[in-house]
Amino acid sequence: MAQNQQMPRGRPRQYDPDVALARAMEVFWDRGYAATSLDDLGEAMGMNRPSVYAAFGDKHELFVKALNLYRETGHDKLRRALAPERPLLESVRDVFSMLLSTYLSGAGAQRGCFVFALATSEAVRDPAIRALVADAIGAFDAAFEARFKLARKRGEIAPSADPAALARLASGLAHTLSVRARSGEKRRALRKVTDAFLAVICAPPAEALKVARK
Amino acid sequence: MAQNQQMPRGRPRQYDPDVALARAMEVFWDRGYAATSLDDLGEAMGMNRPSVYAAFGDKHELFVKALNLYRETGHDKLRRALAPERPLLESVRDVFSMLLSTYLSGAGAQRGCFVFALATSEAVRDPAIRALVADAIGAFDAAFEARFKLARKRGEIAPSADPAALARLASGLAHTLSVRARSGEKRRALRKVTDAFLAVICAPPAEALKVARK
DNA sequence: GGAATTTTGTCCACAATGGCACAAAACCAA
DNA sequence: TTGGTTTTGTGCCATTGTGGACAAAATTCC
Repeated sequence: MAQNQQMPRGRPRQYDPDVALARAMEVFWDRGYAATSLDDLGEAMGMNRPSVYAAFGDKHELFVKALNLYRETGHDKLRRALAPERPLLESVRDVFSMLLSTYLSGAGAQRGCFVFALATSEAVRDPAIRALVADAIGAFDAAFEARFKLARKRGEIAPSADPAALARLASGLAHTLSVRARSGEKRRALRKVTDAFLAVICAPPAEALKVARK
Repeated sequence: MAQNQQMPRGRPRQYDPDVALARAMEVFWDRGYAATSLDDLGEAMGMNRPSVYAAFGDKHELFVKALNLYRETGHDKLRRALAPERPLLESVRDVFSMLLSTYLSGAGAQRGCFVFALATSEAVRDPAIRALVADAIGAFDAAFEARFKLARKRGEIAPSADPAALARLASGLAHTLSVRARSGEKRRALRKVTDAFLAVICAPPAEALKVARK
């Protein structure tokens, strides 16, 4: 059997580090940092505590790693959806359709966004997490702003539109969806919120007037 | 010395229940539910644990009471700011100016909104809290929607404007401000976000076109 | 002044948690 | 087969957290 890499010397691991980290992320996502115990994590990850500790460091380090995993996968999805070759409306619709699925996912109740809803809670007392959260929010803003700049150049939106302002509206939609999802609002209600925002955000130039009315 | 009410029989309290509850709210606001210990609470409230327990019940009950205190004071402020006799633009500006001060307040770092940022974290695993959070969010939506309906009737906004959609944008602004404040964004940046939203939300009918552009 | 009543503060029990030591187990290489 | 290496799993410990018992203290009512 071909090995990607030289099989390491000692006893082989019984867990897949990527899977284990993804599981840890799920648990933190449900319960928050402080309310999650190492036993909870170990159980979900299929590892016992010393293994967790050896593989990912202490609880705080593990949380940071889970947060980074979420950030990276989220950012990848965002970039793919906003790819310049796709039409603006389709792109933006896709982004929020994906976000909605993510925010509503979870075995128990709806979880919202790991970064916007949970990491922000820790951010106040933890500078390292705060920096990561601020960076994630900034990346979201920047990705949208870049796409709206392109859209303006292409005439997908009015020439006088302000890409930075539109990007803030788009990020704001993500934030409000996260808050509302976590409070238990149903998909139908969240769709209405999305529609209200998208009517403003993605108004084609010819219909600029309708925007403020419809 | 005149007593408002017949002095109760036993040993008099050494704390003011209202003050103590407000202090508890502050501590929860900073640290979140799980990360706050009864010792933290007792110290901040100037009471020892048995007194806390006797006065407010267990930790969960105390959190619910703090949450309700926040909800009520917040809702009072909102209603006063949105009073029908005041002009729309002034009202809405006031609301978000007040919210900003609240979200940026706190001895240490910026705390965002107790309901939108913290209680939502607990909401997933706690149906009682979830119901309170959902109610608070709904009250916010409803207050704005009522005011926008009135504004439409009065011609403060376009006759074809959708009060429900505008209310969702307004609530969305509150949510995004909370998320961003907690992540450490500076007042200046938060003002920019507010401006981007308000240009859309409070566009007077004559300037409906500018809205989507400016 | 004395009894009744309520709060206060010290102290305690019990469980859960985070973190780690240490030996057994499972594998590779020689 | 033997030795080296890494993971696993049991078990332990110090700390912290929640919740409460109980006697002392402070006040009103009689």
